[in-house]
Amino acid sequence: MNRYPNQTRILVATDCIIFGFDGEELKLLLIKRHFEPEIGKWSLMGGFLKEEEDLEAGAKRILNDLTGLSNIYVEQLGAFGKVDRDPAERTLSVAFFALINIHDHDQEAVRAHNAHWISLKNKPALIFDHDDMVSLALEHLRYNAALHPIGFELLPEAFTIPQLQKLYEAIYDMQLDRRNFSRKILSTGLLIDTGSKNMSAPTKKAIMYCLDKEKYQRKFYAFWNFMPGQGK
Amino acid sequence: MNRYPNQTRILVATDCIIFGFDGEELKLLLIKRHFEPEIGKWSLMGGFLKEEEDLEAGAKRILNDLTGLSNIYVEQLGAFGKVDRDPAERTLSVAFFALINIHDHDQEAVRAHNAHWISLKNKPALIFDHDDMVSLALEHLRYNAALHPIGFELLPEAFTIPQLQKLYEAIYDMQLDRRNFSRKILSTGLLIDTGSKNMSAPTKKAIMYCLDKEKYQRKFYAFWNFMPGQGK
DNA sequence: TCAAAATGTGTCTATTCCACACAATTAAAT
DNA sequence: ATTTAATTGTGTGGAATAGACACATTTTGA
Repeated sequence: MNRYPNQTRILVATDCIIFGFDGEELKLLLIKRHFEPEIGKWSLMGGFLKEEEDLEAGAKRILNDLTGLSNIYVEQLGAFGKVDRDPAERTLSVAFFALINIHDHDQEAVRAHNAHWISLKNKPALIFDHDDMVSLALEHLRYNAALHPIGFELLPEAFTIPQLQKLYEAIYDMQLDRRNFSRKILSTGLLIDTGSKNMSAPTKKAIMYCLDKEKYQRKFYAFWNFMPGQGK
Repeated sequence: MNRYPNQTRILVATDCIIFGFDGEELKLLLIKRHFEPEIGKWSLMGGFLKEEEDLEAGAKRILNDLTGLSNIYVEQLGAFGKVDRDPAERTLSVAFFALINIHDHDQEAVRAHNAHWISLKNKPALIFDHDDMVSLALEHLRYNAALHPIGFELLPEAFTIPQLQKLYEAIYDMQLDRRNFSRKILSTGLLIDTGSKNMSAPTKKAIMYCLDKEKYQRKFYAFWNFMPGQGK
C-alpha cells in the first residue's frame, strides 16, 4: 500500500539547543564529538528520528539520553532543510529548543556524551548549520521570555526577584533598574510569595517566590496593546 | 559515501496555509481534491520535497504552482511529524504560512487546482492534520500581526486607515474604536502618506498610506516593554 | 557597634491609554 | 441649491503606566 512510489525519502534528525543559567551567565549544553563524522568538533546534541517515533518524542528521547531528565521544557524551533547542510547525505533536521535548570541533571550521562556547559559568550563554532540553530534559538528566547513564562524554566521552582532580574539581564545582555524591575514584575500578579527566604545569601535574605503558572496562561496575550481591554 | 546505513528515510512534504483578505473577511485558499488519496475532500495545498530542493524553495514552488506568484510572503510554521498523520505512508510535513493579496494571483492556475477562497468562519474539515496546521497558523497570525508588518502583506501596497482597521478587526474578530486605532497607528510613524486618496469610496475619500518597511525593521522589538529605552 | 552589601518600598513627572465628541467631506436624494 | 446620510479626520480630559531617582531595612563580618 505504497501510494507515493516515485518520491524521494530522506533522513530526518532532531537537534536540541539546550539553555541553562548558572545565576550569572546563560549557557549552552554542547557536545565535543568523540565519534564520526566531524569527530573532535563541537555540535548540538542530536540524533535520527526512529521509524515508529513521533517528532516530539524523538527530541525528548535525545534530551533524556543526555540529561537523564524527562520533564524538560521543549518547544519546536523549526525545520532546517538545506540540501547540503550535512555533507555526508541529505538530512532534514528539526531543531528543538530546551530550557533546563542547570543544577538539575544527570552529570554522569552528560560526561558520557562528552557534553559541556559553555557560556554563550564563549561559544565555539559548531558543525553543519548548528550555529544558525543557536542564533535562531537565542532570538526565540529573547523574543518570548518577555512575554511568556519560559524564562522561569531556567530557574529553580522557587527564586528571588534579584535572581530573576539577573536572568533577564543575562538573556538580554543589559542592565536593569532594580526598583522598576521589581515593581513591574510584582504588578503582574504572577509571582506567589512562598513565605520562605533565600538563606544562602550573604546579606539581607530575599523573599522567595514561585510562578503562578495558571495565571500566566490566562494572561498569554496581555502584552499586546493594539486591542483594548486585553491587558493585565 | 553513506555514513548512516542503518537509519530510516522518510517522505518529506510541505503544506501551505495561505491567507487572504477581501476587505471584510479573512480567507483561506483551500483545495477540493480531485486526485487520490482522499479525493473529494478539502485540504491545504502541498507537495513532496524534491531530491535537490531546499525546504523553503519547495514551499515557494508549490505556492507558485497554485497562484502564479513568486514574491509571496512566506514563513515556516513548523514541522508536523506524527507517525500516522498520513495513513498511506509516514510523511513528515513542514507547514508554511503564506499571506497574499487576494486580488493579485493567477485565477486560471487556482481553477486548475480546484482551489477556492473559503472564509475562515466557514472552513470545512480538512484531511490529515491540516486542521491543526490551520489552527496554529491563525494563532501565529494573531500573535504576530500586532507586532510585525506581516498584516500589511494582506493589503494592497497602498491602503487607508479604515481598511487597515477592518483587517485587524477580521484577524482578531473584535471591534475597535476608530479614533484610538487611527491615533495609535499614526503615532508609530510607520505609515507614509502617499498623497492620494481612495477615490472608489462612496463618501469622504480616505487618505492612502503605504508602510515604511525599513522603519518597521528597526522597531522590531519596540513592542516589548520589560527593557527600558527600547520602545518607539 | 559600625561598615558594607544587598533587599524592599516610595515619590514624582512625563507619557500613554482609552472613553468619548465634534467637525469636515462626499454623493445621492429632495 | 439644500439637505441628508455615510464616512473620515482630529481633539480632549481623566486614569493608568513608565521610568528616573531616594531612602530605609536586613544581615554578616570587621
